Amino acid sequence: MAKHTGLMTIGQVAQQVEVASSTLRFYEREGLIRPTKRSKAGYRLFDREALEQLRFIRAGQAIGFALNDIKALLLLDEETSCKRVQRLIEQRLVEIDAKLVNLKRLRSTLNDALGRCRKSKRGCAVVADLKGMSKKRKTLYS
Amino acid sequence: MAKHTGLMTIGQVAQQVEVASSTLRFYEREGLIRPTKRSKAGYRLFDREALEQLRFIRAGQAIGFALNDIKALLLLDEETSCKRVQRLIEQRLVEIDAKLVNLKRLRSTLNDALGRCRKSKRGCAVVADLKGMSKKRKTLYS
DNA sequence: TCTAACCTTTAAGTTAGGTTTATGGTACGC
DNA sequence: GCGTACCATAAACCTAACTTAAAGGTTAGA
Ligand SMILES: [Zn+2]
Ligand SMILES: [Zn+2]
Ligand SMILES: [Zn+2]
Ligand SMILES: [Zn+2]
Repeated sequence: MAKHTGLMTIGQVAQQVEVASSTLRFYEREGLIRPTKRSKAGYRLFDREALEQLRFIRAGQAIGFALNDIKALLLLDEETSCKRVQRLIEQRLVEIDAKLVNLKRLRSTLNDALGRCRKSKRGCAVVADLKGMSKKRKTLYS
Repeated sequence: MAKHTGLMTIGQVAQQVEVASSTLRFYEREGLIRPTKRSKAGYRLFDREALEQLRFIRAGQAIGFALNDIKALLLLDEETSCKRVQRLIEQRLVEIDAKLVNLKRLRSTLNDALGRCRKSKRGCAVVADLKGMSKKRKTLYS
């Protein structure tokens, strides 16, 4: 189909960028892409630039931007918008650092718990702890 | 209300454990808690054990368990289930480590991008890169 | 010409962990 | 007896990024 125009159907595009056709329709609904034209039968037809745009989108996602951020980036002019890009990246960095702190704390808490769980001989010390230090603590003596 | 039975209404419990009443109803729907009884008018009435159970739930969440995991933990007997607890914790650790790896990679990618963005003098190098190295690269020469 | 593999649309479902809204009954102090 | 604060239910809504379903039209190949 459309061999001579160089245009591709949604499925062909989907295959090229390794994304589901439904995702492409979703991106269109969200205003991230737009087919060059429609065939007589209503099929979406994309040109090669759509591939680049989609790779841009996926690259943006890969480095952690939300689709909304990417939509903003797509509207930017390379010449005029470094400030905006920097602000976006800085925001993402702050979020990421916060997540890292939380995850690391979480990791060490869980790791401690695992250690206690492994050492506990009569009854699970972790469950016991969670169920409240405030109780009978039969796990400690007899 | 219920002063002599030692039972508390949902709002009192909510206040004690610092959680919204709607959350408690949600937990009940999800099978995580159950009121001791209902008042004649249909009000949920909880005893003090509910407070402990809720603190268990929040403690579990705080160390990164999903409500489903916590539900499983609640059904466990302290005496018989260390293996299960260990498996749960180990799974969580694997997930957390994977997330940490991703986040760290992401962080350094974004940080590099930020550096390039700051250094780029004519046009945003980051947007240019995302828009495809494969192109005219007018950002490099002239 | 048949059939499989495309494509179209609108609408609803998925994930987690709740919150909000609408509508109406209850409890308590004054 | 009233006002205010509390409680009940069912259902819808929230975020993010999609996926799936239902119902049907199109195209390519043998
Ligand atoms: Zn254990
Ligand atoms: Zn820049
Ligand atoms: Zn849910
Ligand atoms: Zn059909």
